[in-house]
Amino acid sequence: MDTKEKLLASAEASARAHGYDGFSYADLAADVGIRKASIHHHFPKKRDLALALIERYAAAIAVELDAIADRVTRASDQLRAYIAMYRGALSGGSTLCLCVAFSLSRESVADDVAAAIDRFRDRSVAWLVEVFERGKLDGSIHDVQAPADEAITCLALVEGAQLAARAALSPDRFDSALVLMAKRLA
Amino acid sequence: MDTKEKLLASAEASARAHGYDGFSYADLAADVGIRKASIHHHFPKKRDLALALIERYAAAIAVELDAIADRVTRASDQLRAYIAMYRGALSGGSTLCLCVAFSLSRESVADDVAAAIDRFRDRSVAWLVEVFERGKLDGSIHDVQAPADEAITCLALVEGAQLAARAALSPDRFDSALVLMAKRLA
DNA sequence: TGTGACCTGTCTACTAGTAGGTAGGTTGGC
DNA sequence: GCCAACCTACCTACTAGTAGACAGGTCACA
Repeated sequence: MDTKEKLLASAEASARAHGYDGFSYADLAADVGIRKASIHHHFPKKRDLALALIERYAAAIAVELDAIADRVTRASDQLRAYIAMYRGALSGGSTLCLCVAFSLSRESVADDVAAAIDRFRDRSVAWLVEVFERGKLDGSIHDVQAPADEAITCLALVEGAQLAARAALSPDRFDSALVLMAKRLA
Repeated sequence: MDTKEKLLASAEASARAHGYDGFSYADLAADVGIRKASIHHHFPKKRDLALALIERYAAAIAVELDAIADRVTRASDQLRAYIAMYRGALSGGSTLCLCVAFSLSRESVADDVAAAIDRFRDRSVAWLVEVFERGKLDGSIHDVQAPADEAITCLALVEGAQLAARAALSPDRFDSALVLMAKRLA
């Protein structure tokens, strides 16, 4: 793992725990083991780091979504895996998914970073629309309304559930908020 | 409006737009028209201000929830009013409800502030449980499952919807995320 | 009716610490 | 020779918070 990758990994962990404003070049430097000024060699401005972060994150999720589609075929299983992915991102209630963390810091992040977050959200919704469409056809998800509405609702729900879990520092809250959704999955 | 009240109002606006870490005594001083040091006379530490803020907020919402219960009697109408309240807090997508804003800054806020947020959430859920119970009985809310699950899901949904609206700086996202819920209301 | 003690609210001027960022120099490998 | 990667040393701007002074009002007591 080269320095750049180490920086990204450290920054992602901090950003998910403290938000965009909650980590500093000084923190990263201490964590990675180089001097603060050296980070500017890899990421001249903080927004460069943030952009790399969100793009790396989006790419990782895209890979994960593909993996889910490969691993299981039923729509209900895919949605279950999607929810488990968000659940896993909590790590005990202390971290959020990067998209949620950056959305909260909306005013601090640069426009291109915000645009990258929007694109990520759109892709997530598109993936979910497909899942709900198939769930409606194969009957593995109960009571499916318009897939487009279901997808947007589902994304808001998992993100809201992350928030609730974080506020209480307990992943149980995430599960509670998703009980009803889980019951719809055959 | 005395100075203390002006400070709270200004701080609330900033906190909802920028989060707990996103406003400073300097900002407040400029906004209210007194010197930075004078704020410390009213709120010695920032956590004192934060605590006053969340308690003022919780009290205001409690009043609003009572007003809703007085104004309309059908469970569906009450839930509609509840959702409208969260929708209204967006003010064009630039602000969040204080509870969401502070939840994101969880690591920065003091323990007593976090505890106050927890209490606020519990009270919101309790209010919603009652609404779903009555909605199940009078049939004004369709397909009501266990009211406790419905309430927690509903809170996560409106908070997640706020987040989505904020990320896109557009309140339309809030409405989209709540289309399915709205359709359940008679 | 003074007068001294005290309180509230505000001020100027300051502290120590941290933020992101920069200038310019030193390595070491291709 | 060149360049990526790193360094030391610094900058400006900002953070919460403190010290101490100064008004103006209130209140008790002689």
